[in-house]
Amino acid sequence: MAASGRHGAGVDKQRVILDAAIRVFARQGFHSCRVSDVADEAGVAYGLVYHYFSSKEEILNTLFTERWQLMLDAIVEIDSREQLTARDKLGQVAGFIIDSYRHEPDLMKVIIVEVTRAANTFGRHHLPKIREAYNLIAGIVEQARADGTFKSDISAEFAAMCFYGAIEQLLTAWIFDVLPKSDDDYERAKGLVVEAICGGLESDAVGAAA
Amino acid sequence: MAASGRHGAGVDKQRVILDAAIRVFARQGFHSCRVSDVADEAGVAYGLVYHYFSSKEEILNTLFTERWQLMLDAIVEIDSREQLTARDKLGQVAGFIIDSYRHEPDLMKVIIVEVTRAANTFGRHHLPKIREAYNLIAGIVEQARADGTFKSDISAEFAAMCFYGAIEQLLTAWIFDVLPKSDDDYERAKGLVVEAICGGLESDAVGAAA
Amino acid sequence: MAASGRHGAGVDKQRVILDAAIRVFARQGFHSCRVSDVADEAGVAYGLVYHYFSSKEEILNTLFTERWQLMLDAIVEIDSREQLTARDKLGQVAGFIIDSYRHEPDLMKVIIVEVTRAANTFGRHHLPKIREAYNLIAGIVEQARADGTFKSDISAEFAAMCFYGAIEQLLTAWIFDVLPKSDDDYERAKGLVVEAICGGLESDAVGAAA
Amino acid sequence: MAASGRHGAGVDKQRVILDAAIRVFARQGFHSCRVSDVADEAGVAYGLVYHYFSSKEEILNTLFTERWQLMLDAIVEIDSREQLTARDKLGQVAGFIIDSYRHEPDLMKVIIVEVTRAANTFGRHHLPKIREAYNLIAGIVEQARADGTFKSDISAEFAAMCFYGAIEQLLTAWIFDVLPKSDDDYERAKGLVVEAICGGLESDAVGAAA
DNA sequence: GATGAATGAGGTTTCATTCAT
DNA sequence: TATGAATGAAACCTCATTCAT
Repeated sequence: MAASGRHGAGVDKQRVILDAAIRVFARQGFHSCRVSDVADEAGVAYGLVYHYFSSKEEILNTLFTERWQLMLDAIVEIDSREQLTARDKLGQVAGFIIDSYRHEPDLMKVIIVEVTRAANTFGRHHLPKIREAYNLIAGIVEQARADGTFKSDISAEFAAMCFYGAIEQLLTAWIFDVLPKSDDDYERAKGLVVEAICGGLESDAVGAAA
Repeated sequence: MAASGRHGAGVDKQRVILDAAIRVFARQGFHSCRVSDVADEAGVAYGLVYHYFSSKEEILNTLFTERWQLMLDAIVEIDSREQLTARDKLGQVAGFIIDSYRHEPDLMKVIIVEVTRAANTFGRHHLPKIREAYNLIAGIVEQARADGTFKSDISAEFAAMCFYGAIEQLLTAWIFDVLPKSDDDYERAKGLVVEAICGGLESDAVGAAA
Repeated sequence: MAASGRHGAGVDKQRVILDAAIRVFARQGFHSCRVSDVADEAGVAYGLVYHYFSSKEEILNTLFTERWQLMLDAIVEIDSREQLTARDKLGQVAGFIIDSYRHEPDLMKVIIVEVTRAANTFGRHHLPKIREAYNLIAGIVEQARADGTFKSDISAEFAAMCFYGAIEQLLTAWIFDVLPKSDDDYERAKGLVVEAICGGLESDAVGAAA
Repeated sequence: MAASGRHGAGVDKQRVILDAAIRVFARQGFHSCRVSDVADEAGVAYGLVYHYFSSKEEILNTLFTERWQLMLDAIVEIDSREQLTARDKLGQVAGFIIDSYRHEPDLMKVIIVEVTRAANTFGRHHLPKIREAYNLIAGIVEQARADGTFKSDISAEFAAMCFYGAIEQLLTAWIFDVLPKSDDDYERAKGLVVEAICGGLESDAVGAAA
């Protein structure tokens, strides 16, 4: 029943370390911070970090894996709602990701900046997991191509890239203060990103004529 | 007539170092490589790197600045062709970037992976220059919104993010072998990315009906 | 009862490093030695030096500050003995400094050669602390000028320089084997330096006649 | 007739470099400056320094040797004036050294700070030359001891140390702005340093009584 | 004489990781 | 569990010196 450890009221030190790592990685960057910075932020001894994690990188891996799986599960769940159109499904996916950033901006910043956008270094290891997301999105598109609602000349994989790329860029823009981020901006963005990618930037008249 | 430097046949060592750095950074990543790796690859002595560059980071900065400016210039030039529609202009921009990757994949990999997608660390310093690109693209969109060809409910800045994000994700997918990259793929991508973003993923029937 | 640290028999590694540094600095000079020389001499790992000191210079600073303060305290104490004449006080000061050299020649060599006689570089930082010594000595002289035992045409500050300069030169001469250094030499020097500075080099007949 | 080189008006580059070195060594310290700093200050190319001097250290050696010999010659000359008393001779020596500092403070700063007060490192090499000065001064004292004007219980070598130490400390105090340095201060110092060392700090009444 | 590009050894410092208690 | 002292492998950068022109 208790959280963990042998005391009922014991704080879960592993969790404390992970949460501290989120703040430190977001603030200083994974490379530029020391393990001792994380330990200090967590208020635990230096060596305890190594009691729970085999390396600094494993902390990052844990943060990523934990969170990314939530997203994959969410996408799977969204995709399973049969009554939804592809556009609606993509809208839900966009909404989930944007809400994730709203509620845990530090964690999402770490995941995006240090993992998904850093595929060259650590990200490389997570590429398979990252691809799963691409594939799930592609799956949604594929169905829409099959039922004729999405253009067939744009492959599902290609479409998934455009969609995911747009969203990640959006988050990146928020992370680095390139776009405004009021509650309203977040809410509006959910609809607009889908409108932009599914409906296109061109106004309907033009689109229809083309 | 002479190439450069004080010898008629003299090679420009600074250029040699920069080109070596492109290969090394692309192969090992900026962080994971040592300055001596660059020197070795260039076939010059260790210290010569520091004769031309004040630090390892300055090499990266130089590579980025050089190349990014070419892109900014290209976008400005494309935008100045008055007879082109916004979709055509965006198509040219996408084409320029995709061709850049085709012809210099290592350099573009370095720029994207180590700078634009790493805004947290080095990229931070280049954010203003990166933003210039966003703004130029937004400028193209803005005109189309003004003349009614682009939807007015999607702001130009937001649209620019979607467009740029889609292209960068495309390149990232190529860089990490997530999407196929034959000559044909590159050529087709030029048109498709614009079709996806401007025309939307939805087939015209759906779009018109919406 | 325990020596220090967490083990009953534990050696204080910081002290071990400081003592090793004294020997290495004295032998090779601060500039010409490497941090690894100090670590080797102390029998500890390279990095442990940086666990206790932020830089090589901080080791020197610590050695100086520790020791110099002892001297300042001693001078203050000597000056407080009201029954002593100025000459006696200066004699005690000279005695303290000479004994310091006798008992810890390496440490005093380091302090003199690398700090007080190197005011241009590191010493600069310690100038205020060095000046304190000058001022304390000047204070002793000042009292003697006030009560008429010391000449009033020689300012206390000027006199302090002559006195301190003579002693430091004496130590320097010992350090570089310019003067002999038997136990007898040390003991005699204590009286002679005061005799030379307070009483003058000239024999009393001449002094009285002048 | 011309200074040097093949042009009548040719500047002596070696001299230019030496003079530049004086300024740079005085300003930055011998250790903390680079050979290129000297070349820049002299307005000559990097490599030219090595055309005239075999190493950075040789520049310092040259500066020291040149100047120190002038002093040795001066002391010899002063000592040869048979009509002078020991006190007068020492006064002339003090005057020569103090004037040297007045007229060429940078050069004297370099010699004192980087050579005579740094005997551990470079100075070591010049110790024999430095000792010559001690010995010449000791010679003056020795004569005075022989004729009874100087106390016999203070050895000439010991006395020379006190005298030289006092003067060098005086110069050091000026160098590091510990004592005031108006024209008046310099002039007065010439007499006072001799009065202090030869006559003693104690007022005549005390001295005579002792 | 004059230039400055080229060399490369070496030192300081950092920090992830281990381990004794 | 928990601590933090101890380890030691890198890596960046400096800069005296050389040398081709």
